[in-house]
Amino acid sequence: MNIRSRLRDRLQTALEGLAPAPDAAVDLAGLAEMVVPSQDPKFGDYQINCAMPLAKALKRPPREVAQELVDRLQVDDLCEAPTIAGPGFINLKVRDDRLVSLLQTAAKDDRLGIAPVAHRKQYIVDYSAPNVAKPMHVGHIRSSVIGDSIYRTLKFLGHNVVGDNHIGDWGTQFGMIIYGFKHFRDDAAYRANPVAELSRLYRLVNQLVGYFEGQAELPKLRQKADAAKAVLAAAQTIAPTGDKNVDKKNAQTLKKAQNDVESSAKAVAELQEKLAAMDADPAVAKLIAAHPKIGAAALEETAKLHSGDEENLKLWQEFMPPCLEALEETYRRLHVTFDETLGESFYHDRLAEVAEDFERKGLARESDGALCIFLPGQETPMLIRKKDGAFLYATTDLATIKYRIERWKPDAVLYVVDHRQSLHFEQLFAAAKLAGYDACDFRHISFGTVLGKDGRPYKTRSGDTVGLKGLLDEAVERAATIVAENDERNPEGPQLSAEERKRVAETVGIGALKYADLSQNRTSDYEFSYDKMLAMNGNTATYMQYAYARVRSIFRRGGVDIEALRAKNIAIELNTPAERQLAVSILRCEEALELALVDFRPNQLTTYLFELASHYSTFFDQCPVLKAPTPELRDSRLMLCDLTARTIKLGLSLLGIDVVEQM
RNA sequence: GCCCCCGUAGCUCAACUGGAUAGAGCAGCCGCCUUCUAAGCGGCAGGUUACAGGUUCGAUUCCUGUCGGGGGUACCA
Repeated sequence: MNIRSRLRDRLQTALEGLAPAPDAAVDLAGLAEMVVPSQDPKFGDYQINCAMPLAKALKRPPREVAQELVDRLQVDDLCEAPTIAGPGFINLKVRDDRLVSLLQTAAKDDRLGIAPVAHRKQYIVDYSAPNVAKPMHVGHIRSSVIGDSIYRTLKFLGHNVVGDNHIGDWGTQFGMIIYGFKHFRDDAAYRANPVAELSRLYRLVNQLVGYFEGQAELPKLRQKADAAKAVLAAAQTIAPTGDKNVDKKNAQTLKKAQNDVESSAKAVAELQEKLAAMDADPAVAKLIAAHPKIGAAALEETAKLHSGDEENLKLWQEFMPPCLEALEETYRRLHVTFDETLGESFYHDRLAEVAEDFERKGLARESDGALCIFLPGQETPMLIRKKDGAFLYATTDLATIKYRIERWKPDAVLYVVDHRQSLHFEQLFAAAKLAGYDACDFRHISFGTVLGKDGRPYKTRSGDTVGLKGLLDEAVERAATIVAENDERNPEGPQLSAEERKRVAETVGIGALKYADLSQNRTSDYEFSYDKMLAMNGNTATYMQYAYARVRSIFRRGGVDIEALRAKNIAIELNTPAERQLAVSILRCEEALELALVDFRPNQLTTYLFELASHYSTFFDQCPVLKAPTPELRDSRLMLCDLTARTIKLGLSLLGIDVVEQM
């Protein structure tokens, strides 16, 4: 049961009785939300913060309002007598006998007493969305892992959820692969491992296309660099005027000009270096000479595919199954699942209709030959058809919205996509609204970039993006080392077989990787580090898995019959701060899940689990379980252990992370 | 140019959306294994929340400005 929400209900009732004048701008529902866990145990378990803002609205002294609220608040069945502190904080301490009865209820319930929501909604969660032709890389972890966790949490709380992987299986990258397949393929390699060969072909063609694009770009960059130099030279001739404001402006201009010169020179140098490196490689240079029009040719292959060219379509159909299987393999390893995998190709024959529909309704018009949706307050329009007649990803996204609304009638669609696409989604949602899809709550669940130690997007030493598979292997390998070391160190000698160690390493390694991502506030960029990820302490999956394994160890050693224990109405004793703290922590799980969904931030859940595991560690240290002074206390503590383990297991499962019995 | 995001302890990050003394982990220092897993526990130290104003009982959070960083911005996704 959710103590916090129950307290909110009680507060709501108390607030209604204290109704202000009807014209006063008081948001009762908002005030009733202001029940939060106390920061400091000395203030009790929960605090109510709404007396101060309410006092302002009522133009009365805050402590007086607090007192009146306390008088009206019916909580004596849940809490000890409320107290008022400071400017008007109302502090609440949950009665120990209530904690005990709630724990007993949780013990007997396979959902730990967490009820499904009263009003279930239909959600669609759009996450992962890799490009089929390109191998998944570090950038795909966040979307996959965050989306999967949101999906699991919504579902656990009783909502209807569709997890949809909107894969990129129809874009320009397929033109590149087809071109590569037609000109550069290694048949033996393709037969042996089609995905690896296709991936090689993609990288090769992409590299060659990049060469020519770079060549075209270079003069422009040089021009920009020259222009920057000219601006700088001009700025340097400006003499001080004596006017403070003017001089400050001039100094600013100068600094900016210096920066521009520096960055544009760097861009030129980097590009030159890249092109020179390719020129210097005889094999590459030969291909460059032989395929001068590769960029246009690759686009042509894409266009042919889209217009139903038999040969290209056949190739596409041949390529897709192994590509999809490769994705599946990664998802299996990550424990990420979907209900649907409806990629771009699924929508391709609906695009023309969508574009025409917008045009017919007067929501889109042609501009410079392209069909555009002009949006209120937006400088740049959203293009839904190119001047060559081809469609864009905005078109696909609109078609996807139409399809989803018609098929699932969702209350909300969540797009778990990185923050760089925020403008796109702003436009997309505005366009959807124009089209009349305004009953649905579209949300861009954006997230930051994964950075390397240098603060730049995470890359290998050679500058390539890091493949996801290698990342997983590395995490598991490092976990294996730690698992082995730890097992060897055991005073009673190693406990795990080679097979068990391997399984533990997989669970710990993958868990660490996912947790590192989920424990971060999703909106911020974060620095990727194996060392931090697999740290043996701190807010990591390992720490929680360890806490879980320690509980299980107690049950193993004690030969405890868990089912019998759960069925008994154990009189849980909460006589030490460690035990009481742990009890309160266990009972906060539902609140944590609720909080994690307010803004769809799984890090709220990880924070909770860390607190729970910390409180357990303290308890574990201070309260002997198997050697408790009395049989009653032993049972009581076993109960707390079991509830802790189940809560950790549940919480981690909603993050998509497993536990191990021994580590 | 315009738009969006960010700046918190030496480092990596939190902070329940305006609440009490801004919290963790790492790194540093001091303690704790003949007792259920020391991948642990207890403690110390570390801060002008980039800067300057403003709003109010109260600001890391809201507003304005400044500095610094990142991202986006008409036919890629």
